[in-house]
Amino acid sequence: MGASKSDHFTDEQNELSTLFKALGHPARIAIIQQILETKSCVCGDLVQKFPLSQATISQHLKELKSANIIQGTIEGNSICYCLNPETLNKISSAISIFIEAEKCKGTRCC
Amino acid sequence: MGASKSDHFTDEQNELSTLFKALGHPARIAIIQQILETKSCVCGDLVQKFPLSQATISQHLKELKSANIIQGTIEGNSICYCLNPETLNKISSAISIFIEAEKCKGTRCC
DNA sequence: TTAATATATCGTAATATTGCAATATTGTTT
DNA sequence: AAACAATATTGCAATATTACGATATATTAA
Repeated sequence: MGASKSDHFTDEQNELSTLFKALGHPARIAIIQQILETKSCVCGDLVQKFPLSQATISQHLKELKSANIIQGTIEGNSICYCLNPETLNKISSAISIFIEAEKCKGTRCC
Repeated sequence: MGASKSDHFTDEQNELSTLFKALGHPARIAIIQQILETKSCVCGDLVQKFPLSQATISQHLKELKSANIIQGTIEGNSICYCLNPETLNKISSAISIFIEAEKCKGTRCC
């Protein structure tokens, strides 16, 4: 059968891959960069910046939000999104662990 | 229409998201961890370790390889995979840039 | 060369993601 | 209240991913 997430993996593996997957779309990278670039946390400016519909952008925001990569707070009748440093740190340290482990490997074949 | 990668994004955005996407599956995280854990670079041991068919694992390895996250060298009649530190560093610094940019933001709303 | 072992690829079915128009919701203003 | 603005959700159609059996390819051993 097809593409089922599977529970054959550890919680850590599932959590990590969920984070990476959320970052695995150019629009979502672009959204993150845009949020970082603008001094004030952007919201619907994104719709004007990118060649995507409002519905599509809202969906991408939702995915980033549910992965805890961004968080939004209501401001007037628009919503203000920021990055969540905690989650970024989580990702960062996972990669660091990979890098360290690779360095410490005695036997190398490639 | 549906899910098309789109060329509305910068090369950087596309490259980055491709890397993250490659990490966006628990099996591929598990494979990376397994490669790091075993002293000698593993190969088909993965097939025994995980509840996935040989074809499926080979496919996941291919994706990691084409994203340059791992590299394999032929050793006897098996193949030995290692992580590619360069690519890991690329990912790491991208995340670091996000973290730094977030820190430097004067105006915060959440 | 033949048999055995290890990995890759093909074909296909199941499932997930992406994108958008239309619509609903939520908050603001008048 | 009604009208407006911003964001979210729903319902699809198009496309991509995932998984695996079957088969192909490559290297080693006999």
